[in-house]
Amino acid sequence: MRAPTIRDVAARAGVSKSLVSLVLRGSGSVRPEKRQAVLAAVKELGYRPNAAARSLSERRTRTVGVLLDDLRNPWFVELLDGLTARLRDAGLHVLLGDGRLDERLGEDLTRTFTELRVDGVVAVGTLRDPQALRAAAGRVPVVVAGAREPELPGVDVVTGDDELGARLATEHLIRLGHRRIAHITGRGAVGALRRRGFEAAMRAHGLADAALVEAGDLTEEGGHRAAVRLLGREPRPTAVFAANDITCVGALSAAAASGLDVPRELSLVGYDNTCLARLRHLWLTTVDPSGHEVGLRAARRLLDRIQDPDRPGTVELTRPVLRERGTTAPPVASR
Amino acid sequence: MRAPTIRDVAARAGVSKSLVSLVLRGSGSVRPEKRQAVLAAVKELGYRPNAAARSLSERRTRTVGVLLDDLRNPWFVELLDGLTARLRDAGLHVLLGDGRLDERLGEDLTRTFTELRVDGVVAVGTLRDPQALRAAAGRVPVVVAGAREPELPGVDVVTGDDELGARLATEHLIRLGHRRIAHITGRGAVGALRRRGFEAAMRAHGLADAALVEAGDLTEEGGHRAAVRLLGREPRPTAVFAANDITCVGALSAAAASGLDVPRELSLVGYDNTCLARLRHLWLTTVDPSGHEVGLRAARRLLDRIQDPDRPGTVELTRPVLRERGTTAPPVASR
DNA sequence: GGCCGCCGTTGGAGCGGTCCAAGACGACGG
DNA sequence: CCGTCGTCTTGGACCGCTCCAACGGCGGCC
Repeated sequence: MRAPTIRDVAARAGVSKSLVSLVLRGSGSVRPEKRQAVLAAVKELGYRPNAAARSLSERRTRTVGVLLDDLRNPWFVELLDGLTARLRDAGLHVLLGDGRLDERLGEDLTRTFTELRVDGVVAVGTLRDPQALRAAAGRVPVVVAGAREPELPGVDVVTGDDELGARLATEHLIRLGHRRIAHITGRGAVGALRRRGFEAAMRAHGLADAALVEAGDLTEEGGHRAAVRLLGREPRPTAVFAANDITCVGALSAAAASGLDVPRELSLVGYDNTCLARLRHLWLTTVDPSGHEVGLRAARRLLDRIQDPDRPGTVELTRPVLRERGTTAPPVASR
Repeated sequence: MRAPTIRDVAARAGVSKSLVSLVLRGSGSVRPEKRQAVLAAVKELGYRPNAAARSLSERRTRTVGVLLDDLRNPWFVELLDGLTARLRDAGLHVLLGDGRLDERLGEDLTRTFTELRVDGVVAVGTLRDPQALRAAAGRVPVVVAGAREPELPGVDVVTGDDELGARLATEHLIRLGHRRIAHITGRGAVGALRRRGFEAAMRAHGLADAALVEAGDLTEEGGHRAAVRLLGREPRPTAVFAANDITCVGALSAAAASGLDVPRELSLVGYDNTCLARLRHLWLTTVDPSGHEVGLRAARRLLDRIQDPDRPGTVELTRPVLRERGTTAPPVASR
């Protein structure tokens, strides 16, 4: 029992397949009674157009591929929300792919996407293998969302202003009265920008000498270890700005292990405003990169680029917002 | 500049398109020098077969659709890992779809999948709208993973043994010396089974009268509120088994708000062994439904069903394992 | 030498849609 | 009464691939 085709519908409705095609694509110049007959036949047969046949003929798929770096790290959820909402409005389907699940780390996935002839690709987050994206960029519109790399000709970048976000976080701590402030770093271009924002804010307040930096790797484990090293320094910092929420949670557990009360004895700020930060039991003060907005704008950029593939690449930054929650307070001494 | 087709490759290599097709599909009966010529032409042109054309002709897509209920709740990550690993080995691609992102809650997505003519569908988790799945089940092999519903003819179900898992959790608490134990419920068939396991364990140890049940909704908020209600009872329970990790985290924050020390004054057990439970700062004792295993088996079931679509539906349960972490201990009194 | 069978290769018929040029048909003006 | 026009409708070419029947050439056998 094979799936019905457009010919089956045509036969059932007593019209030609061309007419069925016209009805299904909403042409106005079809006599109402024939339209009804076609729609009835579609319903009776449970007809669904074959996407492969359609896209073969139309030479477009009405589908965009979204390349995620890692499903486990949930910062991208908001972004995805905005992205898919806007793309769906434009009549495009979204296919999700997780680069990390693939052993060949994304290469295979961009390959799948190019074989599927998706109309566009959105790379979400910092990919492990930018090489694959480079290859795709020549063939299909590509937008990078929530990351700064790779910067390629003809590729748009939409992401939060990480340097500004880091400055907001650091200035929040300074305003509370902290002086000796540490930063646990991230990785890649985004990590560099957040660090730069931290250092700029410290310098601007004459605190360059009080700034500590410890290397992290965007994992809980890395955050924990970095925090342990920081808390062993003398004098120890009274506040830590971590490169992301997961790192911050690692620092939180290190503080607890040292018997320090957060936020009384140690203030912590994360980044990303993930669902982790919003858990009451963690309740992290964090920087919200307004992911929804990033997603919406990335979608718009992609749609523009599908219209006009030869536009030069752009970089668009959204304004992050500080979310004050429970992990920051004035330092003990200055109370 | 259009993407090269198989004819372009054939012309470049000086052979027919049929020969190119043979080479690409790994036929043995091609003379080596021609094979080399074809592969060279493929490389030079950067040729990628058009998936739409191929699947139209082959009448299969080598693609399965995975229907997720909600990307935000991360319990499915392990499952997905196992699932995709096995399907990829079988030469199948995986397309992810998030039912919740779609306003029409999954209906649209199964529709997309049927239009794409995916070779199979895996529904992961308890879907909001089982009706859509019912429609799909008639046309394409369907496997439900990590949920018990809907039970449909010709649909396989693979999931953890929730009743056993709940019993493991409850017996762990009883073994520690707890008597007055509460359960915060989940929803749907899975919720009912976890509750049943809890009640069965309590009854089996003569503690039916000491069992408390409070309604949750699988969210942090719901867990928090349910825990507040439980902690207000007199005498209050010394241990709580929550229907999932997120609920458990809600209960944890309620305990903290009441000034109760976990695990000294209140033991907590979650379910799912999500990344939340593994955060040092939460470090929840929880039930691990062995999601990886569930994913592997679901993949196997789907492959079987693609082979033989008319097999009767099966239900396969994996054995969950208790993960003892930091939120359980003997009750204060019995120390 | 002619016939057979095999190997390697090829042209062409689909797969199920879209799209376009052309056809059918009724109305209307001359 | 016939030509023309506009409205609806239709057949067929085409999208890029797979698959199958058939073909040329060649060595072996009678």
